[in-house]
Formats: sequence, C-alpha cells, structure tokens
Amino acid sequence: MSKDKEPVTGGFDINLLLPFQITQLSTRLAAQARRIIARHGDLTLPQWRIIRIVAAGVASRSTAVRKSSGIDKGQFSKTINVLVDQGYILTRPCAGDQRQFEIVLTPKGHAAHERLAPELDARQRHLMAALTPDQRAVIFPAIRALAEAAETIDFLETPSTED
Amino acid sequence: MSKDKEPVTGGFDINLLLPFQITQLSTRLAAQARRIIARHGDLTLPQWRIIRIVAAGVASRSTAVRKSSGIDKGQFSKTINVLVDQGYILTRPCAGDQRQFEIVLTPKGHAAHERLAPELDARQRHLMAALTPDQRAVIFPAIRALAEAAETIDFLETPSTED
DNA sequence: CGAACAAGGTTGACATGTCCACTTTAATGA
DNA sequence: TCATTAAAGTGGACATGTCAACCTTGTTCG
Repeated sequence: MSKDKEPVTGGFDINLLLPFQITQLSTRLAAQARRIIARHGDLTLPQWRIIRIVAAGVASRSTAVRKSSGIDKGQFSKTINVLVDQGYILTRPCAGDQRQFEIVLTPKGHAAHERLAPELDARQRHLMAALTPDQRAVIFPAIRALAEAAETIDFLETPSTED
Repeated sequence: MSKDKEPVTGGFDINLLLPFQITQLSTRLAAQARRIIARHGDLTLPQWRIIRIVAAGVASRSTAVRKSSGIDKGQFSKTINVLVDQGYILTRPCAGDQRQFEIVLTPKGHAAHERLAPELDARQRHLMAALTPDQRAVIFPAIRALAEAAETIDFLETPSTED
C-alpha cells in the first residue's frame, strides 16, 4: 500500500464495521436492561426474558419458551432451575409430550413482572423515540436481512485446498 | 387499547422488541465470525479484534487499542497476555507514559492478519450487500442513536420512594 | 410390533464477559 | 515540593454463553 496512513483511522474506519457496531450496541443495551432490572430485585437478564415470555402469554411449553427466548438449551435448563429454586416459577408435566414441561408463574413471578414490565416497556418506547421515522421504518427489516446474511459463510472460497 | 390479543403473540409481539432483536443479531454475527476465524487458526474473536486494530494502524498504545476494541479492562489485560504467550504480539514500554505499553505485531501476528483480513472484509461486503440502499443509508446513524439512547435510564421515574 | 432416528432436557467443561478491589504512574493544586 | 486525585493495568470472583456427550421420550418406517 502506497498510501500514507490517515490521522485517526489509519487505513480503515472502524466506525464502518457493521458487526463491531452491532456488538457494541448489544452490549450497551444489555447493560441498560441490567440497570433497570437491578433496581427492582435480583433477577438476571435471561431470567427476566423467560418470565416476560411466560407472563405475556407468548408461550408456556418449555420448548416454545426456550426458542422464543433465544437461549441455549443448556443455559435454559440451568436458568429454569434457578427460577424454580428462587420461587419465581413452577414447572409441571406437559400434556401430550412427556419430554417437555409447562412453565407457570408463581405470585412472586407475577409480582416481578408487574413491577418490571412497565419500565421495560417505557425503555422500549424511549429507544424507538430516539430513531427518526425513516430509521424506524427500515430498522427491523434491516436486522432481519443481516440475520439471514449472518447464517452462511458460503460467500467465501473454500479454505486453501479443499479438504 | 381495546384490541383483543393476537393469536400467536398473545398481547405483544416479541419480534418488535428492539433490544432482543439486536442481541440475537449480535449473537449470530459473532458465531459467523468465529466460524471464519476458526478455519484459519486458533485465534478467538477478541484476540482477532486486537490484532486487526493494531495491524490496520488504528492504534498501538494500550489504552487506545483497548478503547477501540471495546473490550473490558480486565478482559483486555488477560487477552493481551495470551496473545503474547502465543507469539502473536510483543509489548514494550510506552514512550511518555509508563502506565501504558506499546503493542507490536510479530511476524506470526502479521501472517494471521494477512490470512484473515481478506475474508473478514469479504464478509463485511456480504453483509452490506444484504441491505437495500435505503437500509444502508440509515443503519449507521440508527445504531448511533440507539447507542446514545442506551446510555441513560433517566426516562424512568425514580424507583418507588427516593432512597 | 420393533428398530432406527429425531427431538428435548440435563450435565459438565470451557470460553467469554462483568464487576470490583488493588497497585503503580501521571496530573493537579496548594 | 508534597499531597491529592485521576488514569491505567492486574487479578480474582462471579455471571453468562458455547459446545458436546448423554439419557429419555416421541416419531418414522420396515
């Protein structure tokens, strides 16, 4: 390369690296959510996601809740056990499929949801309000398109010689 | 709202939850990057980020590299030690500030960068190509706006009674 | 029916990320 | 100059995420 290095970025602009920006944003959003949740109790972020899904009626069977939450199988199993131990949820056999189980909120679980849901909803509105109408219009399709593009590495040649 | 709940989502649509979508996308992008990096060696994702920043000339002083990488202070320290042990980088005293150090790539570090940079660049183009021109035009400002909105929770009332 | 396969959950090992206390060095100010 | 504060790096404790092996239950098909 015969080009002198740029003053700040030196050849490439890290601000234009999409995956890096997404990761940074994700980290900040998680930190913000943790701050809000921590004000009202001792729930962790994955715990809250599970409670929210069940409380909102999105799902109650274990597999459906797990897939909605986007949590790893193993991690999900461990998180459920903690939630049961702490008295936020109950599990009971699932009618029609003995491999799964049903998840039910205890009064403590419902109370946590009642406290937190309004604040997290307000936060969602706060975030959406930070976007311009143009940005709001395209952000979700853009995320979906990127998620699909992230599923494959077929755009690369096969490594060195094919093995 | 007097509207009945929707059939599938039961009151809210998890697909409209921005932080959740961002987190999922971030996870998928990281997995894609790991797959690419794993084809060419044993570098981890944070290790690669550091090498890329130094190789591109974005920064070489420890604090500048750390902040560019967005990695936690403690994590950064440990990752640097591993990179030194594995022979990818060298550290030397930093002229003018004895608290910091300079980071220099070894030949092994340069070689890793030469191998991986083209593939990661191709991946970046692949991702950008998945977006429509409209989406490309607003994605970065949107990310910036959300990152700023994620920095504060001032939009919430003070919790219960002020403590 | 029964064997083979798929789906779901559990567990453990390990990697990564977060948080905090601590030490050293630099910068500030009386 | 000397005390105080801020900035930087280190290391430990802990939470979270990733991956793979394993067992149980359901499903498919000969």
